[in-house]
Amino acid sequence: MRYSKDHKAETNQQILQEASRRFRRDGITATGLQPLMKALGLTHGGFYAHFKSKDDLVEQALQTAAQQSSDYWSKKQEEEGGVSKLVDSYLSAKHRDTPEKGCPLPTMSIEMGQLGKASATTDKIVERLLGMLHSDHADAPHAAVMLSAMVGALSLSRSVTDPALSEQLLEQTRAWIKEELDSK
Amino acid sequence: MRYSKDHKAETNQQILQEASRRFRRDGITATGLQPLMKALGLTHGGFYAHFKSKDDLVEQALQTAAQQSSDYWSKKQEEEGGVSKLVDSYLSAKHRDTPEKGCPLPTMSIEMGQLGKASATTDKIVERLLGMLHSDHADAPHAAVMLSAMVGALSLSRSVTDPALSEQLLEQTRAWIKEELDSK
DNA sequence: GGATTTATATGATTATCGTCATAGAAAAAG
DNA sequence: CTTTTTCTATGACGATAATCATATAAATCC
Repeated sequence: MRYSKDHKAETNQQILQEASRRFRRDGITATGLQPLMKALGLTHGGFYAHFKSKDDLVEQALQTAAQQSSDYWSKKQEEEGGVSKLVDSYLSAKHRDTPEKGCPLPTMSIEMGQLGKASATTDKIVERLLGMLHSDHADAPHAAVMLSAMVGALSLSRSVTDPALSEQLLEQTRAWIKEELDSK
Repeated sequence: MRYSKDHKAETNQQILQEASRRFRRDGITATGLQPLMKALGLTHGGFYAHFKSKDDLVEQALQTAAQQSSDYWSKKQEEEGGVSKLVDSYLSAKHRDTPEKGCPLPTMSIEMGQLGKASATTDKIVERLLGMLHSDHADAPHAAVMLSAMVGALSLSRSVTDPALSEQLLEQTRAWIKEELDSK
């Protein structure tokens, strides 16, 4: 053992963390294992001591991102006792501009669906968010609409070249959800 | 000339068509030029007689998809004199299950954004759809929300593994937009 | 302290990527 | 019929992909 006993678990965590960031920022297919390992000061060959394949890494990285997002959302909700602050942060310019730290739905999940590697973890994330939106808005069949609008607005705001249009998509979606939440 | 005079324009169209389908179904990065050309009975080398690079093809394929979608939407709108039928078809199981023939926003545009190759063509598609939703609903600041919800619901419905959840996302979004359109 | 265990590195394999220079072959032009 | 033009094919380029067998080196165990 060149490094101390729990060094492997630590390295494992670092790979997972960096992969989860790159998958969200650049896409899964566009992320190579070689550059990923190099970014951590490791060599590509060592990868298979940690994961049995790239697909294995992808699934675990999605779970990592899901867990971190879930923790973050819970914190936001508790801070204010409501879901309004969560919506604000989801539909913020900051979230739009830092996909690598954000929700994995508009990035990883959608690509995994395209690749025919859809994961049940995606269902879990969707259901978690639906639950949060529902709890604040118990009578509404609009939770699914709110979530769809959030994911769509964020995705589109990242795809469009006109900054004003990008802002408009976020802003109007934010405003509508607030309306809905207040009218309960 | 091994083939007749306008054969090149024809081949060009075929490449564009097949590329635009594959980019939407499998993703841009995951689509190779070699398999693409082979699927048309051509060899990979001939590609560069038609396009100056893959990026060039990507942009043109997006424009092709945009044009075809726009034509289709116009037809749907005229059929009924409204936008309701368009929403139904956008949020249908058929559209969900045949991304290669569908709207390029949830597939190509979003990946191009990820790759830092965002195109003004995306803005055009967004504005075209916003315009259509607006014309039916002139007083609403909700056009951007409707469009976001449509793109988000379709994307999520393709990513989720549970068929019931997938259907629910489409159905509830469909229902809400109908409500909004009727309440104008 | 010597033997064993194990985390990482080296380097190779095979495949596929985007790109391009060149060749061939047939239609059009003379 | 010969020349020229132009569409497509051949085959190679260097890069990079994912994967894995083997080597190295240091921490733990006896």
